[in-house]
Amino acid sequence: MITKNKLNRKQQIIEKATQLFQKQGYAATSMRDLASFIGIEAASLYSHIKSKEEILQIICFQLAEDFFNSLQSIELEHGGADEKLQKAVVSHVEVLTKDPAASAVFFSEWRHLSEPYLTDFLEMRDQYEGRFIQILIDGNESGIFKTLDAKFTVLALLSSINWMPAWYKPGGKLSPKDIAGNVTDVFINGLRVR
Amino acid sequence: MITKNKLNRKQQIIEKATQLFQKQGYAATSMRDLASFIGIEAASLYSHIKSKEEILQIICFQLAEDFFNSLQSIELEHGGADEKLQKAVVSHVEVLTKDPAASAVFFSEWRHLSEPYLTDFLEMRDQYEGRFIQILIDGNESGIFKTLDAKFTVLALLSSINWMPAWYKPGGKLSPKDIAGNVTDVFINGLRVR
DNA sequence: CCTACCGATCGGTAGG
DNA sequence: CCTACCGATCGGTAGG
Repeated sequence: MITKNKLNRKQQIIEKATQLFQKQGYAATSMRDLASFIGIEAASLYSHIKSKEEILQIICFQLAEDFFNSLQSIELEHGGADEKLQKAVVSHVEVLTKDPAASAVFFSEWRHLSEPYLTDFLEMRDQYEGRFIQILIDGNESGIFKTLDAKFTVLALLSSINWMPAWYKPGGKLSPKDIAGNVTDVFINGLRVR
Repeated sequence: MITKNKLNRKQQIIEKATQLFQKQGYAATSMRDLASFIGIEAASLYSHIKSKEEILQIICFQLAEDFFNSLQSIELEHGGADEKLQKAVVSHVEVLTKDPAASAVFFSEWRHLSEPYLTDFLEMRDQYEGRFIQILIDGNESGIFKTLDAKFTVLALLSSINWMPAWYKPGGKLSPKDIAGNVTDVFINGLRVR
């Protein structure tokens, strides 16, 4: 079936592009690089995609959707802010580690999106961060946490996790749950022995 | 004096380049962009610098030196691992906030360095991280900390701080000391009230 | 999916 | 520091 092959090819283009964008950056990756990596001519790419930027858009917005979906289920659950934070981080890390290359592109190449995609992207990011901030504020109000600056703390928390795709190896000794466990334990309980 | 003007111009080129590299990325910034931003022709840049990459090298290695120097003094001091960590983070944040644009370039554009600079750069980074890891290990051995995985924790710690230049505004409400205080307090004592 | 090709732009040099 | 220019490469299109 032509349609199916086309879909597979498109998927393949996006996957290879993701790898190259991660390794070399979006701007430094040429369509000829990508094409030769796949084994076709550069011009042939345009039978499957509209433009170079469309590839970046697909990578970024697909992952944004994954992040949002992973939060959705948690927020309906009951439990203290510490539990909620723990679960939110686990979900976040699970999305992150499912496709580390795509995550790396997501976090460091989004600025090459043109308008209106760029604005949309930043709005989604703010919304997502806002949900984490709300968890910390709730924890503060219920007396579980002592956050001085919820936004600052969330940015520090997410940054420490989001850097992971840069070095995470899928076959490593740490599972997503281990990673999330380590990170949230440090953030919630701290390093100090008591 | 010709020499002095030349030095100033070179400094100006590096500063403007730093801004553009941060905003658009190294690969997406052309020498013509840079030149017109300064108010000269692209060809004239080459009276002051050898190549586009030389600018990146200067930015990256200058900052690497600053980071190393800032650690130097601390390691000689006495005090517990918690104190040492606190001080190391303050120094780190001070370097970071002294030139946020250069820091942002340092952390996200180094991969465009060619060999042998790339290898040198990564070795320096590993050494620097190694010193933080040693502080955590010392803290573990002296019973102050309970780090499960010192390397993992250091990467999380540094990542959470290093993301700052992306949003830090020099005139903001938080001073470098405040920032370092917030971060180390979270990492050492955790968010949980006790 | 290919060949052939487009206009634009790239980093950089020669020569003054 | 400029004008003039180089070869290479860019993203993308036409037409089959």
